Amino acid sequence: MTNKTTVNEDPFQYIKVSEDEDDANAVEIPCELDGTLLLSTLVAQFPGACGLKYRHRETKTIRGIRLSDGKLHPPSEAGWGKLLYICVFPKENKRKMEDVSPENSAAKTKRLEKKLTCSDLICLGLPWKSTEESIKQYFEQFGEVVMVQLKKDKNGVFKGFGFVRFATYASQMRALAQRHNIDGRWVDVRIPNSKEGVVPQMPCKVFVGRCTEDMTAEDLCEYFSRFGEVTDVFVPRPFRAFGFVTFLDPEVAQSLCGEDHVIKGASVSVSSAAPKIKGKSNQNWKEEPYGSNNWDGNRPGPAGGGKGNGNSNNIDTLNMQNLGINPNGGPPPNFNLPISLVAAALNQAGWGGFLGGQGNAGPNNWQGGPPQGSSGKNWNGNQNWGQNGPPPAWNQGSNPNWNGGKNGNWNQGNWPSGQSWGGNSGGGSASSGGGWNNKSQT
DNA sequence: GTTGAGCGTT
Repeated sequence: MTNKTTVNEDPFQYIKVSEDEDDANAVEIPCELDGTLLLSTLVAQFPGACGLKYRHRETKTIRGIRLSDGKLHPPSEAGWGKLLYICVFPKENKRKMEDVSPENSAAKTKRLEKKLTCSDLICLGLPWKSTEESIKQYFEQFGEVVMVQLKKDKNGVFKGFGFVRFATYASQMRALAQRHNIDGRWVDVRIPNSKEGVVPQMPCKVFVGRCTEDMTAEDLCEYFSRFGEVTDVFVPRPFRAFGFVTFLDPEVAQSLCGEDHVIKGASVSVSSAAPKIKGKSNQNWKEEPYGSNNWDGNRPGPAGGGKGNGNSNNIDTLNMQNLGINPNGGPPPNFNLPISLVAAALNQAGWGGFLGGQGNAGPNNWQGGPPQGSSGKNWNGNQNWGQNGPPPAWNQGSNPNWNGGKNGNWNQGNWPSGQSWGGNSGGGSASSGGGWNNKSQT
C-alpha cells in the first residue's frame, strides 16, 4: 500500500507557534510561498498578536522575528525550521523581567495607561463598496478592532471615509505606521484633526548608557526585543559608551526607563532619550553624527548596523517616519516653521507622537515631503499624498533619488515617469516602469 | 444611480 502523503503536496510550509514556550499549545500556521508568514495569518490564530519571537538555540536568548509590511520573515537563511515560535502580544509581553521594583513599575504602568489611550483613527478614501465589516476585517491584522464607523449622509449614502478604533495603543501604532491598500485603493489612516494634540505623545526611543565597546547594535536589538518590537538601534561609532534603542510601542520604551539591564555581562542603564532641540546642545545627542541631509536611504547606516541600519525592505523605516522618527539618525529636515523644528527635533529623539497643530505634517505626511532643498511650502501642507500616495516601496532598499530634482512633483501626484519604485534600483537611479502615478483608482 | 477631498451626532 502506498502511503498518500498529502502533507508533502501542500505547498505551504507550516511553522509551529505557541503563546508560550510550551510545545503542547502550539498551532501550526502556514507560511506564504515566499517563505514569509503573514501577520494576518498569525492573527487569525492568535487574535491580537503583533509579532513572533523565538529562543535562539545557542545564545538561549529570545529573538524577535522581523516584521515588514505585515509579513514576518524567517530568522535567517535557514528559514523557519522546526523551531517553536512564540507569539508576541502588545501588552502581555511587556514585563517579563524581575529586576524592577514592583511599586515603581506599577506606578509607571498606571501613568502610562492614562496617557496612552487610543483614539479613533480616520480612514480617508475608502472604497465605495466598503462595509463596516470589511473594514473591521482589514484592520484586525493590526490588532483588536473595537469600533468601525463608516460615515454616511442623511440618505445613508457612504461618504467614503470612516473611523476605526483599536483596543490597544500598540495596534493603533501599527496601523498608523503603514500605508493601507484596501480593495486597490490607498487609504489614508490618521489621527483625526479633532484629536490632534490630544493624543499622547510618548517617546519611543530610550537612551542606553554604560554600553561597552563590544556591544553592537545587533546585541542591543536582540536584547531589547524581548520587551517589545524594536524599530531601530543606534550605536555610535567610534565607541561612545551609549546607544539608542527605539521601540514601536512607546509604552515599552517608557517602562524600561530608569532601569539597569545586564547585556554581555555589563550593566547598562536605560533612560529617556532627551529630545534634542536644535540650537541647544544636549547631553544625549551629538548633532549630525553622520553628516547632514542623509535622508535618501542610500547612505550606509550608522556604524554598528543592526535593525533599521542598512536593513532594506523593512517596515521599521516606515514606522519610524510615520511615527515621526528619523530612520537614519540624521538631522531633521529644514522645516520652515519653528514649531515644526521643535517637533522634528522631538521626533528625532524618539518622541513618536503626532505633530499636531496647523501647518504641521501629520504622520502620514512626514514621509511625504522632500527632505531637503525644498521651500517647505508643500512639505508642511497636509495630505499631500492623496491617492497618488508614496511609492509602494519607497522605503525599501536603496531608495530612488527622492532628494534629487523634481521636488515640486512630490505633492502633486506627478511622479517622475520611468522611476522605479520596486525598491531594488541600485542606488537611486531610475529604471523603468512601475510608475506610481500610473495607478488609477476609481 | 453619480463621486474621491475631506474630519465624526452620537
